[in-house]
Amino acid sequence: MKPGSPRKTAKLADVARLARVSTATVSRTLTLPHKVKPATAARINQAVETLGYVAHGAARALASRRSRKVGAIIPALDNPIFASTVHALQKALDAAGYMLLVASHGYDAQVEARVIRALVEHGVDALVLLGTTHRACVLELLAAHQLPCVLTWALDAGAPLPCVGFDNRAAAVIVTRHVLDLGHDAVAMISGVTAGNERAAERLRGVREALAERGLALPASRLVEKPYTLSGGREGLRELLEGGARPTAVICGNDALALGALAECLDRRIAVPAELSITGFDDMEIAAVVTPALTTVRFPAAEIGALAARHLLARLAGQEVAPRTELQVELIVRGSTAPPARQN
Amino acid sequence: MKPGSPRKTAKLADVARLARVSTATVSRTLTLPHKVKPATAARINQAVETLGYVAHGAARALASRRSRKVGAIIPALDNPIFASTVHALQKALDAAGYMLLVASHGYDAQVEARVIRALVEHGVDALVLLGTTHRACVLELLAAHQLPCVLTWALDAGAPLPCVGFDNRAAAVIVTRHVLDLGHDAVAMISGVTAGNERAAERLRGVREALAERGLALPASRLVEKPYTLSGGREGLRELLEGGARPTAVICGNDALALGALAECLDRRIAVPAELSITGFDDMEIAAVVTPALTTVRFPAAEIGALAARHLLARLAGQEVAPRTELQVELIVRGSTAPPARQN
DNA sequence: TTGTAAGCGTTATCAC
DNA sequence: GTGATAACGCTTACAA
Repeated sequence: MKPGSPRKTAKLADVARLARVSTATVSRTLTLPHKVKPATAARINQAVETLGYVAHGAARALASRRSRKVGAIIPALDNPIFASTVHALQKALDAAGYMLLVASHGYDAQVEARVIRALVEHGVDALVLLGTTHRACVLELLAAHQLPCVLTWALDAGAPLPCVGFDNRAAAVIVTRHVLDLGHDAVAMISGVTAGNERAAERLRGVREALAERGLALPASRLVEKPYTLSGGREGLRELLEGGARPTAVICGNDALALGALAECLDRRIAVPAELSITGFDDMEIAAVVTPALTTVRFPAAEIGALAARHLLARLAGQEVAPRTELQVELIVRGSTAPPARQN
Repeated sequence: MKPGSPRKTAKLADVARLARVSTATVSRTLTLPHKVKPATAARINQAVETLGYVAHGAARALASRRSRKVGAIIPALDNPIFASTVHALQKALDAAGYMLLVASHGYDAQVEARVIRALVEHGVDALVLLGTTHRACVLELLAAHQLPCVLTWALDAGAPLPCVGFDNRAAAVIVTRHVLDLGHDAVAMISGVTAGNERAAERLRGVREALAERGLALPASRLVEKPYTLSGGREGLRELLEGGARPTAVICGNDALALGALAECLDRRIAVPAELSITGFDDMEIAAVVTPALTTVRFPAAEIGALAARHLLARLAGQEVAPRTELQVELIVRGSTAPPARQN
């Protein structure tokens, strides 16, 4: 038991000695101040101060069986929309005295399972996951450890765990109806990769449903799946144009795809939205400002993080909480127009 | 010692009992497999499997005096450029079996000090900070705990700690020279808030230096400081235009400011870059695609994260490492042009 | 190669 | 209000 060097920092016993009390009293002073006589507490705080005492989290966690750490696992921390969720989550946890352990899985279920296991080993008190689809072994692990867990960016009524999110399918229906109401009937979609990404799949489903309401369909020639990148959007648009069934409106699975598609239009001197309407999801303010052409749906990314934190903190405090929190999305109409044929 | 319920999960002793070995052997099998006879290891792994044993990180950390956790504190997790650094950091740490504890301080030194203390209490093995300016108490704390620490987005030769970053001042010089070489002499800057943000201050300094090289200055009428937001950029541009000393080129402290300025130009029907050149820092790919008008400097955000991880992992492994890693920035010329007067 | 056992620094249950 | 003290679950000399 030695590796990390023989410790030069003060421990609880040192504080106790200096303050002429037992370690029990010091511990109380630090965690339940009201249960200690003010005079004693003052003496102890003084000792803590002069020794520069810093509690040992691991020892504390071992004895108290709670680490005051929450784990979060996200598809990709460098996706700004998720970064926004993580940021809000961290701030809320910090305000309550909890630390955040983060990890990413890169849309790989196997990596997710491995990382969740690591998070459990590292002793988190609760877990924040993203989406509803997780390996069975993950749920077993959480059950075995009785770990409070909340699913974010998810809203599955049949989910085995509490959710905080919004309805991706409904959001897609809103966007699609908007486009259809403008008079478009040649609608195409550049979707995110739906395999292993239920959010992308739900958005695609919503588009299909809204089209079906008007007796329209989304044939293979009007659908491409691309990774959520700018180049994905460019390629997607290229393929749609070359596919023969040239659309008057393109619905993109997220804003990176939409901006990529827009960039491709600029290169090809296709006027947006006059000649081609482009809409997206995951509204990023930055995209909005520079592309007045882009109608989008804004997702409550930060709220998801804040509410996930609130949910878990409440449960950790032994309170009852709603198992499902549905947030609303907002359609932001910017430049979308009727299709060229009907214009004027 | 009971709060977190009386534990239903298997512990090391359970595995040992089932495998008919001592806890020491199980521990070895889990951490130093090569020091155990294969047959024994197999039996133990079998027991681990059937019991669904998951190690208890806190106990492990207490006994071994190392937590396999690294802490990082960042100004704002929702700034995409920092999110990129954190993402790379997390991936590199994960690959080495370390977890990442993240926190943000919102550009508040006091919050930073508090959070770093919390990170230390939570038992991180090493720390990643951002920038070179930190409270004295922070350095004392790190010294007292002998915590390996690396400063990112920093490159101070006189820094008391190892750095991984690039030269913000030099980057600003590059951009400014580029603008001057195009023939501009009416140059203005929309800087980030320099108070408490050395990176913003260095960029401003670099602009001033490059101007001075050509005998130019940056009078108060040509400088505004705004927070790193789109609306900051809009306001900044507005103030510069209303200030009387109308510039032909505006250098913005980061891309959010640049895009905000650009958006304001769009609203005012000011042609960019024909009438007004705008340049920025912190190149975000997304901005590049939608604004072919914007010349920027790309920062190696992800590399910083990856190298910070490599640095700390090496030190944790007892290796010697370079105390200073300087990365290069890249000027990306997109749409900048000569000032209107000289255009022909 | 494996076992024994002494911690690691706290917390929480009792007594007092 | 405060003090002893037995855990908490694991690692690692050291012994065998």
